[in-house]
Amino acid sequence: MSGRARRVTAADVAREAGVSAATVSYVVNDKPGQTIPPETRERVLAAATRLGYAPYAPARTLALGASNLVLFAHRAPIVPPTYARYLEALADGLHEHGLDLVWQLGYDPTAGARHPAAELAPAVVLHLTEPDPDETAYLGRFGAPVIVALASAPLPDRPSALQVHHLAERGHRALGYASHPDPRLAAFDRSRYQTVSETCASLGLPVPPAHTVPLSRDAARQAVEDLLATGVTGICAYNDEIALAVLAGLSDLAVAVPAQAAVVGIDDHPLAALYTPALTTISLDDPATSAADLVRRIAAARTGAPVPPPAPAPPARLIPRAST
Amino acid sequence: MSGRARRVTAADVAREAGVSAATVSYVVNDKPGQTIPPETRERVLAAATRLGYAPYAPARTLALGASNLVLFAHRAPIVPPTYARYLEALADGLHEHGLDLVWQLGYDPTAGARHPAAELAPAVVLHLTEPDPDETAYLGRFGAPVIVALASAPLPDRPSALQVHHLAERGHRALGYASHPDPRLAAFDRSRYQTVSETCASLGLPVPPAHTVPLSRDAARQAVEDLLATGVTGICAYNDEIALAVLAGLSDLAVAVPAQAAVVGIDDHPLAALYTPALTTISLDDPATSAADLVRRIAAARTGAPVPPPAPAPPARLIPRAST
DNA sequence: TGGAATCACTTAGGCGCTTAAGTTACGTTC
DNA sequence: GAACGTAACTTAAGCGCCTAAGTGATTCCA
Repeated sequence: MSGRARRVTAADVAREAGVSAATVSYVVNDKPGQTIPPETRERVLAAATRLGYAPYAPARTLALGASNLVLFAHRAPIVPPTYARYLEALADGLHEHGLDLVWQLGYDPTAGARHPAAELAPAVVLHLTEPDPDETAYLGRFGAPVIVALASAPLPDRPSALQVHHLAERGHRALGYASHPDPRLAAFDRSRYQTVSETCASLGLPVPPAHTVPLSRDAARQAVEDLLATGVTGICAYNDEIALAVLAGLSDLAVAVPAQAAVVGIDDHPLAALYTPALTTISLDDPATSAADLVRRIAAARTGAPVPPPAPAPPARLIPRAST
Repeated sequence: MSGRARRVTAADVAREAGVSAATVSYVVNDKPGQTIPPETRERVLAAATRLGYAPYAPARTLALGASNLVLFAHRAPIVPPTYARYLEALADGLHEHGLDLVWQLGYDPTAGARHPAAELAPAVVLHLTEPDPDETAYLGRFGAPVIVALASAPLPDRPSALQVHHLAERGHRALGYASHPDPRLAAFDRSRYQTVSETCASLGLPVPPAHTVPLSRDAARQAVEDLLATGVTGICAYNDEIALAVLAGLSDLAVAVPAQAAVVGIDDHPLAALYTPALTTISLDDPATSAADLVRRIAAARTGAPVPPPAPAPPARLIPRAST
């Protein structure tokens, strides 16, 4: 397949089938209101397959004024497996509306004006969280409605609050917080720490110290040692990955879990259940349900209607296991 | 931002700046060979910013005959974190060539002809492995050169072969293989098992039994029990995730690791080092290096030149840890 | 049996952008 | 001062697709 090959156009198919390009378009798109005898239809379709015709999307988009793309705008090239299930359900749901979900890798909202990402001309832009000013400007350039995927749950339902309540019930009074090292997650991290703090305050517990816990084993041990030095016995981690780093640190420090120290994660990461000791964690909304809700909102947004508000998120759920 | 807003076109900018649309195009694209006095240039640029103009990609693509998109065609919506680093490096490298990396989520090569994915009109399609017939047909519809990302290493360098050699050196003679349950990975899985088999044969070891190991803790215990019942003491896992499931199973069966059974993964998954016992694994090529090589090939392919062969992959590396 | 309705198409823009090929107005050159 | 070159633009065609508005044939109904 040389790059030189001229693309097969509707005109080629038309010539091959002995009709006009308009007829090809009508047949290919199953245009309602057009009367096309089955015989002609067959002839066109056969010619199309014979030539390997596929409509050229940019031309189609130009003519129609809108593409069928939904752009998932997310900076980090990796999401927790929880989101993977979510994205999968989302993609399937969107397909039923003739939409196609696409993830732009490695985008940088601070890059210059002539950003190649504009290439996408999406119908709808999806952002995980409320975008900050930089990102708002960037996403605005697409000229498509921006939908924020994550509903923010009311405070008492927040996963981090559940962590605190659970540890408190287990008798821990001195809690600590383990932060994620990736700066791209800083906004999420701060918000979770704040929830932990506020919940501690509401229960009359001391202000929880926070430490960044790197994902390398040695560095994690050091960070955990520092955290324990503050007298902490219950640790709320940013998510399951960080919680596992904490567990590794505790193991290397020969601290008994959960007897001497307890750890709670967030995400219900599949690997977290496989650890020894298995990690207690908080499971967020069911991916399939929230994906369905998002599909509904996206489909509505595409019609130009105002984006409907998200359905209230189901409450987060505690999954108690051996680490607490 | 209502969906009704008419898009700002080059003609609008032209009117605002008192020039023709052609001039706008020349200015915006910095067309060489055009003499445009700085004053006019400023005027056009100012008008463009004032109106919030951004060229409409589909029209541009249509006129130029090519987009700047590189489509990452991969069915599963999740890749190991190793690939995440790879994709990140890849996206950055492509940006320097004015290309944009995009991952189409939830694509299904067996779906009907009118697949919305055609919407992308990529310049180059990237596939992890040699596509099977279904996929070849599907990818061909894009009319773009298909590049296979992964170089197939010569047999003795393959990661699975390293697993076998390592376990054999540690004195294990009865080896087993732990398969991944996801059918979308079946092709990879078979190929790894075959390498394990062949390497065992070349070392005079018995044919290794294979068992699928689910990622849920209970099911994993059962699968590991079955595997051990065959007399196996060394286990090669499809990847680190599966290896961790095996470790969980061994822990629940109270089998001492590495004294009674040893496990080796593949991928150098960051979480695998955090497990207790830490997982021995095989690290694949350095993401940054192989990404750079791929960028080179993609850039070449876009010019229409034949796709250059991949640079030979650096050999996989054993990372010995506590599980063997 | 003639006018209307229907069938089975075709013609001809237009979507927004790029770019080869003009066009006009100045300076130069000899 | 006629011929020429260059600067600074503009005109117009074309990328491939969609679709409103035709256009001949048939068929239908009174």
